[in-house]
Amino acid sequence: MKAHHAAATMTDVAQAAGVSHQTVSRVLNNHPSVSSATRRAVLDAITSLDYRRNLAARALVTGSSHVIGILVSSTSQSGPVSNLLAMESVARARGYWASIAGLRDNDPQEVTDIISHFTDQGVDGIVAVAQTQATVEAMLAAHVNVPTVLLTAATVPAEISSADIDQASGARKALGHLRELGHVTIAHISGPETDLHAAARHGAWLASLPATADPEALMAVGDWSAMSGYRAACRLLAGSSGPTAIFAANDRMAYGALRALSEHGIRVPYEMSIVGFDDIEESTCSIPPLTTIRQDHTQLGSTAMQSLIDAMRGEPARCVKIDPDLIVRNSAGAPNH
Amino acid sequence: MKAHHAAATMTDVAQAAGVSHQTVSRVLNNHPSVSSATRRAVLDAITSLDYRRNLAARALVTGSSHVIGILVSSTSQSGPVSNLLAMESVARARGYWASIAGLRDNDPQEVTDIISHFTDQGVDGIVAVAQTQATVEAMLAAHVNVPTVLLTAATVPAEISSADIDQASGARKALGHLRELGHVTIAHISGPETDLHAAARHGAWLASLPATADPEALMAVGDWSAMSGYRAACRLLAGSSGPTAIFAANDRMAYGALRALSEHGIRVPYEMSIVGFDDIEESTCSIPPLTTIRQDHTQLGSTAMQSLIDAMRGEPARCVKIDPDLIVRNSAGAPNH
DNA sequence: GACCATCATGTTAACGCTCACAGCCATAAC
DNA sequence: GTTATGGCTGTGAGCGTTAACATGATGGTC
Repeated sequence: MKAHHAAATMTDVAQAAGVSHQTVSRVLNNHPSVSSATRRAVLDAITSLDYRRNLAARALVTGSSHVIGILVSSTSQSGPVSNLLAMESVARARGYWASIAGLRDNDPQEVTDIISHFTDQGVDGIVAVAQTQATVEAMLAAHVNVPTVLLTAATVPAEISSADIDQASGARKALGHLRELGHVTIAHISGPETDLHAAARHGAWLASLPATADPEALMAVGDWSAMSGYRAACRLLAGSSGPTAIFAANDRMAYGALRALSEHGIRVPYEMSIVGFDDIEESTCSIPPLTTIRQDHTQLGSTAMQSLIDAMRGEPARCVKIDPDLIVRNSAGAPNH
Repeated sequence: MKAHHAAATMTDVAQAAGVSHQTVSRVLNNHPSVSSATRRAVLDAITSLDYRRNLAARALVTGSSHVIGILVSSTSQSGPVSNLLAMESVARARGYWASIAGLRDNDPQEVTDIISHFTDQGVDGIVAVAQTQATVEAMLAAHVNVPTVLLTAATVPAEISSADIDQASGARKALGHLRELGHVTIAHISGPETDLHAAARHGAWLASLPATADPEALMAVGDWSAMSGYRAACRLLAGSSGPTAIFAANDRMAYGALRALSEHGIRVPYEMSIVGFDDIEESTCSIPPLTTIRQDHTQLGSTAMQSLIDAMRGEPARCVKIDPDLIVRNSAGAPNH
């Protein structure tokens, strides 16, 4: 990696091109009234001096940095991550850069600190992935003076943009599929209670339950991990609720359930059907391949960033819900065949 | 989200505290020679005015922004992501903030552009995840005037820090485990050829092969995805090389192989053993649970960021190799039992 | 030919901060 | 009583850019 000389400044370029520094600034900012001859001279000087504009100086005087702050939760889940990269990609394609901060714990103070830093840094917009109600509330309470998009299942004031994958719709598709196959007693392995997505999926399951069913006996709570799904499935199997199908709140827990069933000698889908949620890459090759609900996190991230940039350009706030798709593979079939 | 008033400046704080702006600056920068009475007065003024330092102005005059640039490749792989979050976490704990950019394609120009931007932004250090030789070379060719850490399997000049998980060691552990179990003919499902990690794992496998074995017949190339592992395993099974074990270059492809074997009625580990690489979360609950090599990406990220911050403080460059662990589960056993 | 609009360019003043330097007041040393 | 020393504080300049205004040239209109 080669060393730099002292960086050239706008005045250096101006001198080299025989114009004033302001003309250089105009060229850089695509101001219309610059003659093409001058523009060319400036551009030449810029390349020959290897000039690069000082972003700090620009940010100081304009009060904006062309940076977008992205707040994510530091989970190991793959979804939020595809999100992140998709957002960064769209942002960069539109001329913005991404500053990120991950939420280590669910401390509202941490949210406030991060937002403050983003503000200090002069970000032009903020995207926050808010998986819990606590995070949403911390965001709403924070002093934010730039456009903001919340990636959350929670309902937010109309003046704030939000985007999310429609959890209830996805859960209904999963449950509808099982019901069409003939299942009546469907168990549920849910995610952690404070998670808004877990709550939405759980809610849809509860709503779909026949009046006679006992929700308590048909449900086990996990923490999104495969092992927690395994344990949840074992608990469900030990009970006497006798479900013919399981709706797992995510694919990982569905794998755990798959393993538990395999170890109990219960064949999927013949003696038990399973549907997951997420469609992570591995689900193409679980045994059997998993019927699931595809959440397109890349699309979500792109859409969210589009909303943010549009909001930064003055458009009104939007609330986007992306409808997830049912992906039919082999883990769900007619009951007891 | 509440609206801000015009932000207070250092001069406002100085006025409120009855001191000069320079004294305020000193308090903010923890300069020793400020009397405690003055310090307290300034601090009070700061809180009462809700003053926040303008980072752009500070960066303009100091030439550094307390930001670290992180360059990652936009893969859907989970590893790089845990990395990213771990790095950000360490950086923030040490008072730095993270700016990220994802590599969309393997265009060297993109690397150069991103590094230029980081430089323009006045980052104090750069971390780059370089999965291919092309990326490494683009990084080495770039004009970088701040400390840099490369997360790569490639060897880099001594003046540049690097960090990685020791791929050869991991692969040797996997292969050694199979050999100890009694396997002689071990097939390999490799990752994409341009990937440095894939190459290292493949190299270790090649080196461990008996002289009589035919590498061509014992190997199939995948692209890290589960489906590619499935297809690779099918190809291997169709051939006549008769391996008793498969070393998959990552866990996802191992899942694909697991599915292929299951569909061919070949029982794992009784008729075929499989070892993966990564230890992703799902591997606890594959059928059977996967024996694999654990790569601790979180540790890697933390270590890399530590190296960078130490380098920024003037310490010499380091080259860290983290030794991955063999995780024994149930997918590998003695041959044909 | 006088006038006004328009384009192209230059001049000056911020933006909010840190750095280098200068000044002041104590206390200690002779 | 003078001089040195060191702790605390203030003054002024300047970082590189954009914004606002001023200026000079050009061209069309009456």
